[in-house]
Amino acid sequence: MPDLPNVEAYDEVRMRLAPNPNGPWHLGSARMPAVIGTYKEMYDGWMLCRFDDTDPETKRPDLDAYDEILDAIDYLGFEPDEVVKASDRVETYYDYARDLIDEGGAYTCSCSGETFSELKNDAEACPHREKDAETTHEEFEAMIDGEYAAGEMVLRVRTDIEHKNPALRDWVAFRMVDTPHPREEASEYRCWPMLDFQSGIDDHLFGITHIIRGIDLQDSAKRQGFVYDYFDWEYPEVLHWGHVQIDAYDVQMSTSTIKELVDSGELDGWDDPRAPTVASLRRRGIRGEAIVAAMTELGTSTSNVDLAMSSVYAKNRELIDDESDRAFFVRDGVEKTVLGGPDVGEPPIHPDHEDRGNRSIPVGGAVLVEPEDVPPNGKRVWLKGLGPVRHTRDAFEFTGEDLDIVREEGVDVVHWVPADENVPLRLRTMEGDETGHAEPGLADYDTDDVVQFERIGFARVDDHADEETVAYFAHP
RNA sequence: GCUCCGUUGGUGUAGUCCGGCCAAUCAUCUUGCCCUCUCACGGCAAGGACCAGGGUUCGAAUCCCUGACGGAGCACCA
Repeated sequence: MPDLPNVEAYDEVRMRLAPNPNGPWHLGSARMPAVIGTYKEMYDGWMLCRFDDTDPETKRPDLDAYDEILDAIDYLGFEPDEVVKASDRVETYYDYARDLIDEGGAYTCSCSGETFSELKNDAEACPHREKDAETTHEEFEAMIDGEYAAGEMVLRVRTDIEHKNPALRDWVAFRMVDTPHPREEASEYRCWPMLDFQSGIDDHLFGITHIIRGIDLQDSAKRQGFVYDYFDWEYPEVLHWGHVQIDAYDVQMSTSTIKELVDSGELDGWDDPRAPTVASLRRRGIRGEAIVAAMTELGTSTSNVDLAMSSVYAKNRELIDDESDRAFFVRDGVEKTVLGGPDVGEPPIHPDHEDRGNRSIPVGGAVLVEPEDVPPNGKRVWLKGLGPVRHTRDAFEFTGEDLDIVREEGVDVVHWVPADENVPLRLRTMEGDETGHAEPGLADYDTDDVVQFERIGFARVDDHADEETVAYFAHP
């Protein structure tokens, strides 16, 4: 990752994650802790996790999301030095608003949004702009006391009504919200700060030195700059990055879209393998580290980027290949009687580590192989770890030949499982479920263990139910 | 409409500030070969890019202008 700007000017690099707890994280959200957490490590800095939960209505917080997000950060391998919720800090925002009014930096306004918007677009002040501080104080206290309904009164920051960028003209700092906040502790507040005010105040109070945020907040620094000027504060260094899109997913990466699909049952949950979420990758056995590595490689450019899942897979494969045991899983098995040969197949647990020993798979007189692996009649195939067989009518006849037939005669090596003694398994993938049978030893793996199904790919063991074992496919 | 920002191979990225060492880095990807009782891992090789047009200059991916394309903001959302 590129160096952060102007690091020398600060004693310590202090950054913050500012998630909105309105749902579990999609993969795009993971970029924030991945990059900011990595910078924290690079500079031996400090990191705050601040839940920006100041909208009880439109972006209504989901009470479970607070912990789910902290859990996701932990899975990615980072730990915030401090965790706060903006909804616990409302009194602080009120205090700074009062100071701002004293400085002449804010006024209460009862224009409708529409009315004000028209005036603003013409660079014209509304009649409330010249209100004296005393009246503003009275009306702001009335806002705090909940004496107005939503839409009746706001507190605006007095910026520059003729600023050439209309986005910066006298923006709203506080508004009324009728809907109570879902958190018990914050449910009495009706006067809520807007993001630009809340975030601007907090960034200063927590001594944040470097802010990284999305291009959707490109104007925030300039907006907040007016408040910083009134208070004579220094604005932190700020970087903006573009949106991340991820190939390989049909589902749009947005909290609200995923929420709808989960609610309607089209997705089995936030960790459905088809969902572009942190929980989904986690259930598939993909390491948080792999996500972080792929995310940090994207850098922090302001243009929108496409993250290729193959990049995440490549990082993850690097992490797990050496330690993942090998196993056989036969999809849609075709049964073949085996005539002759050993009673037990003994493929290695890991081809690169003889010391880990071999698996022991009983043949039991018949095996299952995948339909595509059944050779034409009269042709041979090598059952991995067991030996060579010739397909004759409906049976596999053991031929006893040497391994050289694989090396020199191009006989294919295929995986197999006993027809009787095996583990029925459902492999959940992004393209849907695959059913089949795994070798008997798979029953001994615990939930969360990751194995490589030879010639198929890596998968995480999810659950051993009575009727079948469930595993989640990670990647080839 | 107003205001910002961006554009290097399929994807991401380095280089752009301080023009030449860039016929452009690294990773991923694709293909071929080698290794291999896996189509994994490993090894080798190949493929593929400076948005366009002008200008400045001995020399431009890098500087200037114009245009195209893409993105963002102008919310009592975050």
